[in-house]
Amino acid sequence: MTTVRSRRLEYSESTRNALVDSATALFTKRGYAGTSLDEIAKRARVTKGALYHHFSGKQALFEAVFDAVERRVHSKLTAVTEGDGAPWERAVEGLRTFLDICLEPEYQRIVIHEAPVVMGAERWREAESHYSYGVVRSIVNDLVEAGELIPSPVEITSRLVFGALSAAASAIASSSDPKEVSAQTEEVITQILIRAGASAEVAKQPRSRDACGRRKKTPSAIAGKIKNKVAGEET
Amino acid sequence: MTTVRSRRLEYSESTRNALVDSATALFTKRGYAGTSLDEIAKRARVTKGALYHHFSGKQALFEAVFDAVERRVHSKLTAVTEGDGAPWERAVEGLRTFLDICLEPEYQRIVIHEAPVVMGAERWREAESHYSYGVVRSIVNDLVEAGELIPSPVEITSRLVFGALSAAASAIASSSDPKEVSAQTEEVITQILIRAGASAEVAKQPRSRDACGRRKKTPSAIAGKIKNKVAGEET
DNA sequence: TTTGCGCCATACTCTCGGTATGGACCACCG
DNA sequence: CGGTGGTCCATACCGAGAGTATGGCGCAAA
Repeated sequence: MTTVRSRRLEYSESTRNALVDSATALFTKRGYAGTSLDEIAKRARVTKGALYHHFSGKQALFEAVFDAVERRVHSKLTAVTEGDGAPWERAVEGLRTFLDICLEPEYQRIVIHEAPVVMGAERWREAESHYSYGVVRSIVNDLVEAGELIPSPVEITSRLVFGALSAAASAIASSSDPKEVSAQTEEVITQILIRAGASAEVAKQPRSRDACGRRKKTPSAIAGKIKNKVAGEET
Repeated sequence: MTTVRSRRLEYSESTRNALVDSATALFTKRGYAGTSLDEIAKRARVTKGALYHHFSGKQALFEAVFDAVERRVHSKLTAVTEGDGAPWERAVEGLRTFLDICLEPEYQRIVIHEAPVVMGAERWREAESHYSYGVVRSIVNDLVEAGELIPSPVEITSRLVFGALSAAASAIASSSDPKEVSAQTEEVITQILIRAGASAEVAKQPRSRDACGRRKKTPSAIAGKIKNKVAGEET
């Protein structure tokens, strides 16, 4: 069924991509409500007719943009977090990567800020669970299972972490010295995680409801390593 | 202040309030983009003319709504957090209150979700620093000053906490069992804070030893050996 | 009374998302 | 090879809704 891709199809896909790229740029710069479809089409050097041929409406175009951004980010993230290293190391690496990603205006504005409003909070959460939030969740899950984090409801903990990261991202992006604030944020979060994990190895009685926590090895050595790394980054 | 309030002025203020109330309800139910000015005016039993007399536009009306909601919430919060109790108690009380507030659809949708998009993330952060975020920040500050939290950049820590709370709020509101999720969230956050505070105790003399404390006055000094890991930390 | 101004309604303009229509181009079939 | 259908896209139009222009009504000061 794979005949040589028809030239016509190639053209079509090309204009579709042009539209997505154009929309991505404009949505990032002026927001969803602030950009008109004519603008988007013009920047892609087509007309609204082409736009409405490829997408059912403005909303659908936005979701295509959202998906494009998310897929790119997701592959960047998983490239780091899906290695075979220790959970704790992958977590810290993932944290650093995510904070980097949050410095990108596209992700910041489209995924974090506009998407929940444009797509609705419900759809947004649903979509996010397959992308960035999903990664955070699986990392938290790994940490808990490895006994490096206190056993707590994974879903809730993940939401908290993700929310904290998103807010931090926002603050970082609008800061006068993003690099510095980003580094400090990384440190604070790491410290908190170290402490949240530290007591997982100390004698602790399982919590009331879901006490399935089995602890295997301690994060102490890793924690020390992290500490040194952080201390070395002081400016 | 010498003359009695003219009846005319009273009427004027009344219609203004009617407009704000109407807008609050509709923005909450259908969102900013989803509600028309005619609708708002109609619900307030006036016309767009009145609306544009009192507000310069849709945006300005939204900000009036935002302010109204924030002021109400703020007074609720400060009533709890500005007592003269111990910082830790006030923090926990404030946490509980805030999570309650986040269950209110008005706050959820208008302040947390729509405002950053409608007002712009920049203006939103600026406004928030006088309201809920300001309260969080001052609480964190108090905790650090009282030595009940590890000394860390207050601004960053506050951002993280506030972001976590906001995200939790969102999850809670859309959960099938808000009360339950809210309670679990409260517990997880408290646990994290306890552990984040634990190592702060090593620098001073702990007041009450309480290793598995759930809702106690002070965070327990849990870690014996954590101290070693974090000893080399900067201010 | 007159003048002026705060308060608000009515009637409009204009931008913009969405639709309807048609035309250029290619593939396929008889 | 002409017809036929289908993809891809442009042009022209429609309606909703944000914002504007204008004027009328009532109260208060001059």
